[in-house]
Amino acid sequence: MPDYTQDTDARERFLRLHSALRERICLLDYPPGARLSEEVLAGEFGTSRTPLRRVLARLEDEGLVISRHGVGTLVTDVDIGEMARTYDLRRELAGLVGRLSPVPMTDAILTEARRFADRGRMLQTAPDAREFARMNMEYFHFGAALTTNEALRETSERLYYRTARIWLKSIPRMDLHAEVAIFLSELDQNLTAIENGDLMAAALIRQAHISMCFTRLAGG
Amino acid sequence: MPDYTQDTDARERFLRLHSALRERICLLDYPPGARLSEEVLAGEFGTSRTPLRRVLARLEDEGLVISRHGVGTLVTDVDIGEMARTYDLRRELAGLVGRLSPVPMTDAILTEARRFADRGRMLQTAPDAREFARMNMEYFHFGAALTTNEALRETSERLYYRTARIWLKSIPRMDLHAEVAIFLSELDQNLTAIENGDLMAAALIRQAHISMCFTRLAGG
DNA sequence: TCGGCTGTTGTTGTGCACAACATGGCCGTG
DNA sequence: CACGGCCATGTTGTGCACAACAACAGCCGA
Repeated sequence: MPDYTQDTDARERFLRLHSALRERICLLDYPPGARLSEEVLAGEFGTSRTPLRRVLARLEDEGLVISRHGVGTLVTDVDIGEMARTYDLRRELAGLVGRLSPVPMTDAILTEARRFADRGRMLQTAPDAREFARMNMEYFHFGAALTTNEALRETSERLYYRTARIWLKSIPRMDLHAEVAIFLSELDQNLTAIENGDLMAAALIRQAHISMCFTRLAGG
Repeated sequence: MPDYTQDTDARERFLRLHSALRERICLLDYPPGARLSEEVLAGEFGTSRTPLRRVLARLEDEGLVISRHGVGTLVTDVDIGEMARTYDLRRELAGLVGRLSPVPMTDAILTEARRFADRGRMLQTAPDAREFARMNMEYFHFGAALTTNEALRETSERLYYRTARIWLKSIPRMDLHAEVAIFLSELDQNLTAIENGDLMAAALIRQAHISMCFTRLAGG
């Protein structure tokens, strides 16, 4: 059976541009309301508008931007109510990672969990919102990779990137040091669960922290 | 606040074409492996390739087709293992509809549930696979509309259309009359729950039937 | 001074021509 | 006859020119 998911040049570029723009939006390099110029971006990435427009179309499907004829492609802002409901779903999905087709426990997982805990401690010595956000993103991917259920992974990712901005945007209004400390404790609890070989417990811990994270967001 | 979700001409056409092609794929008018010609489809819908390509790009993101340079745009086939995992997730999401931001009970919902039960009885008198599939599709949308959680609705829909084909494809290998009878009993049970004003029970019933549906698919 | 009109500018949407690519048939050669 | 190279054909991907559209500044008239 041929591999239909092969990375042709075009597909590779598409994924690269998509990933790059998504990260810029979620790290607030392009804050909500910012206008993305197709021509400028095409120039930056060395292509014409055509391939770039496909990337923007996907970002629009994902709810990160919206294109308006004659106006521009604007980074969306997020409604707090919709964000609350999205967090509700993210919380449930995080729990499902531990129950639906979990991956078997391996040393590689343990190593990675240890590395996250170590990096968390590094972060605590020099807290930085942007680095925090980036590490949170990597930690999310670590958690999503603990299920072999493709649909669950894909859905979790979609929703994560949809809420990531609200989280980073709220950091200035909150206590960065305290948030880093909470994140570090999550990484440590996660490591403990994984050291016990209990991936389901690890999923429950991530679930609990997603829940608490939004509680702090809404309250702050 | 302006309404950014306005239906401009281009967006309206996009949604129309997307919906049309998705339905053709899920009703097996375009069976797995079929080649969709951009030029032919563009001609049929009276546009150029450009807007149509955006529709195909979205269908590719949704996993319903795959475009290969120099070959064509092919309708995907589905792996049974991945389908099993997708059904796992669909089952869980169906239950969440009853717990996350359910809509308040209204007479309109009751009326619609009654109508589905009646239509189910009509279908039983003259079983037809295609009509069966179409009604199942409408019933799915009815169920998804019972939550106000946009992310949950959107995700459920995405996964539904990803599995709908496998279901219809298996119908010939199964007993159509028996399947219609089972579907009718689901509609009746759903109606009973809704008559009691218990939308959560209705969600649990739909959840149970999604679970049983895949069990029959895998066993048959 | 205010309101409306209009031209200008910049943006996204569309259509088209061509490039890049895969496939199958054909032909020549061993 | 088998096989390998080559070309013809049809497909998707790209770049570009222009259409459609929205916003804004400037101007004119009341």
